[in-house]
Amino acid sequence: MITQRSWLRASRSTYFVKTIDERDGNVEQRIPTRGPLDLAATLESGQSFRWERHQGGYTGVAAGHLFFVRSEDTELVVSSPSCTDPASWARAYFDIDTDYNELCTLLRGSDSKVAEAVDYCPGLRLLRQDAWETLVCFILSQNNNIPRIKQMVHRLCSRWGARRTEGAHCWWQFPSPESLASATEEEGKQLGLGYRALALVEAAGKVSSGMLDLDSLSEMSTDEAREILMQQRGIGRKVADCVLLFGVGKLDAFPIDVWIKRGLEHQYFAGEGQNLNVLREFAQDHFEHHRGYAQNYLFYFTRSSSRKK
DNA sequence: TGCCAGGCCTTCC
DNA sequence: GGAAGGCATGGC
Repeated sequence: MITQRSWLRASRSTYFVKTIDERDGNVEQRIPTRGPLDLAATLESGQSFRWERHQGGYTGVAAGHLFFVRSEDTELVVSSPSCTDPASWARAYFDIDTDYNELCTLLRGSDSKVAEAVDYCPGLRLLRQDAWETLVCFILSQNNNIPRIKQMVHRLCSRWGARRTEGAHCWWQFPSPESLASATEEEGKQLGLGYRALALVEAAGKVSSGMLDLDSLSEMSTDEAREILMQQRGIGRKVADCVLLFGVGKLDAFPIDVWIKRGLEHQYFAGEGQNLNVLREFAQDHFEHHRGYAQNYLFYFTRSSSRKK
C-alpha cells in the first residue's frame, strides 16, 4: 500500500500572523489553510463532539485547552486563553499539512461517485484527534445519533473531567483514563450512557493500567491495531475503524456505519442491500488509496443529502 | 407516535 | 458462519 501522505505534504513553510482578538484579548494566530476548509461541515459532521458555534466561528475543547476557531478566506484563525501556541495545535488537528487542493483532485479521479461527494463539500477536513478521546466518543456513538452523543460527551466531561478556568473562561477537560477508571458502570448509567457504560469503564481501566497502549497503535499495521481494539468490550469493527481513522491517523481505515452502508449500496450496488463483509471487501479494493478521506466525504455526502430530502 | 441513530453482543439455527 | 433480537434514550 502506497502511503499518500508523503507526497500530499508540502513544505512546512506555514507562517503565523498574530493579532489581538478585541473581544476577549486572546492572541489570534492565522494559518493559511492550503485548500478549502469548511468549519461547519468539519466540526458538525460527527467526527468530533465538543464544538459549538460561537461568534461566527466555533469554540471547543481539545488537548485540554479551550480554543476559538473561525475561517476567513484562505486562513484559519485560532486563539486560546490557555494554549500558548494554538496554531501548532490547529495545524495538526485540522490536517493543514495535507494539501486539500491536491487531495480533492486525486479523489475526483478515483470515480464519478467520489467526485460527486468531494464536490458536495470539498472543505470537509479529516480531523486528527486524540486517540483516547476518540475511543471514548465512539464507544458512546454506537446505535446513537450525533446530537445525543454530544450531550453524553458533555455530561461525561462535566462529571469526570478536570475543570479549568482562565480569565473569564472556564471549561472541562476531557476525562483522563484514570479519572474514568474510577467511575462505576452504575454511575455511567445514571449519567444516561446506557449499556455503553460498562464498555467505557472497562476501556478506561485497561488504558490507565497500561494493558491497552493507545500510543503503540500508530506503530502497528492497521489490521494489527484493529485486532487489538476489537478485543475490548463494546468495540466492534466500526468503532475500531473510527478510532484508527480519526484518532490514530490510519488513513486506510474505512468505517462502515449505516450511512456509509446506505451510500455504498445506493452508489455502487443499484440500491441492493449488501452484507457488511461484501462492502468491506469492495471498499478495500475500490478505494485502494486515500481510503479514509474517501470515506469521510462519502459519509458527509450521503448523510447530508439524505437529510436535505 | 414510532422509527432511527457514525453498533455491539448474545443466541439461535 | 450468518441472521435475528435486545439494548437506553433523545432526535426527528
